[in-house]
Amino acid sequence: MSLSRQLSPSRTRDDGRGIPDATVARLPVYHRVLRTLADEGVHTISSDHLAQSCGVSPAKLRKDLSHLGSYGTRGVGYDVALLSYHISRELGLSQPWGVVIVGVGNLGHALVSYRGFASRGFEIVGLLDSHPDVVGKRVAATGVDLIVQPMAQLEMLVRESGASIGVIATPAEAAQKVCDRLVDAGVRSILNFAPAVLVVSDEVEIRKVDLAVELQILAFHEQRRVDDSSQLAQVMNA
Amino acid sequence: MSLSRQLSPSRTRDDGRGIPDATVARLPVYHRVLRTLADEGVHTISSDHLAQSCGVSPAKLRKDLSHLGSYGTRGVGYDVALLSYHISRELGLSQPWGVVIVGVGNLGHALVSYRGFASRGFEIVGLLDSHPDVVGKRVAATGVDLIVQPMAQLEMLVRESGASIGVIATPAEAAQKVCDRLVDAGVRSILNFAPAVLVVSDEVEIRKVDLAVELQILAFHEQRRVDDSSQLAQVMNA
DNA sequence: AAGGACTTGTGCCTTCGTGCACAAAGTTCA
DNA sequence: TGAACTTTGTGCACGAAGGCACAAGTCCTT
Repeated sequence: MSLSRQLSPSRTRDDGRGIPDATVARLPVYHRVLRTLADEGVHTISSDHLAQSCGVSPAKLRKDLSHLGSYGTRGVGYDVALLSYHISRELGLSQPWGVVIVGVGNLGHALVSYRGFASRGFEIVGLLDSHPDVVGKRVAATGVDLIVQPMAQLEMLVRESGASIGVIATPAEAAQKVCDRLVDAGVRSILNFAPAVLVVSDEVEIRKVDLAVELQILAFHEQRRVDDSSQLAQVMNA
Repeated sequence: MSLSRQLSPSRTRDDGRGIPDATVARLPVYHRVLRTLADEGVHTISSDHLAQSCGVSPAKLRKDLSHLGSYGTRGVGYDVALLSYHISRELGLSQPWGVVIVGVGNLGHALVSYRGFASRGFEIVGLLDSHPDVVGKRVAATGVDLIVQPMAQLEMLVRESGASIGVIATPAEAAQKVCDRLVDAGVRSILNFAPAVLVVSDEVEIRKVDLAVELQILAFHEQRRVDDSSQLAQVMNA
């Protein structure tokens, strides 16, 4: 896509540097499980065993890991610490990322108090909200406490903190405007919790988490299930 | 997979009844956008326009909708109300689904106060927590208030309410045990927010939402971006 | 030192998802 | 009525992802 990727086919691992998206999406899981294993004192693990702990097939796990390089030992398995290090390095977890959260309602609070951030190199560097009742409040994050800033501070906050990731936890109506301001301020990675489709330029990456969507997917399969069993009952009564 | 699907190739739409997973995952978005359009008084919309509002390509949208049947009119477009109805019907949104939420911390609170549930046929029928400070508290949901029940009530609550979907918003350590109890009580669809890999039997469907995973995926691409630009700078200095 | 047991890394094949392009069908206007 | 224009539905081709199976490499035992 970008200019520089075309003119530099020189990266060491994974010839030409293309890790499939599906693999990238699983690496964080492998990483988390490996750290848990390390805490438990496990030093070496086979792909079969690790795959089971991660809920994937062994073949898929091995193929995923092969994209990072050859960090396993045939006949033995993977060194937990080594593999964990290389995954975190590949994911960019070895350097800290500044995160700005916009919208400090219930969800925003939940995000701030989520313990999985700091340990993975994410640092919340700013909280923003538009509601006067919330602005100025002190919120306990992991490590330091933060004070909710008014929306007018957005651009300055992003610029001064050098934040690179923006999280949108506002109502749907406000999401697009917040998104535009984040992008204008220089943010190129956005995690959107608002149930709205955001339009951005190609250079910005957006990931979306929608609670209602997940529930509706579950409902679809649940309905299929009850349809099936009622049909089955009909057949058996016939 | 299941017995009944094999013996009933008689469903009307989508010969043999197989809607691709990728399509199912997008239907909720189409549905939400269509309802917004209906509220704005739009009666008819073309696939091009709807696709743009949903952030997908027109071809993909049309193919997705074709799995439900032919509900568009050539030369005109889709009737917003009709299409919205058929999608909601396919997703099982026309009948109410009972939802039990386990873990009423910050995230649990955010879920309860989320307004997107009731309007899509999801009704929160129970809140559970293990912490004595939380049990017994009244939490304002959409419509009715709910009182947080102790974990011991789980089985009874699921059975009496007939809840079909369970949401796990507990710490990771408790997730597997909660999951097992939900399944034992008869729940077959689970939405898991805890950062843990849950093992269940094949007949149970689990969907997972992991905030840290999403951030790490963003970090990966963000890192690739800065790698590229620093390499580009090197090339330009040479 | 050699053979057997074990485990990784990968080539091949199948399946799934996406995009293009066009025929079929409907509408509007003269 | 008929011709020009619009839009859906879909056949086809291509690329991404997943799974199988095995060669290559490592350790252990005798």
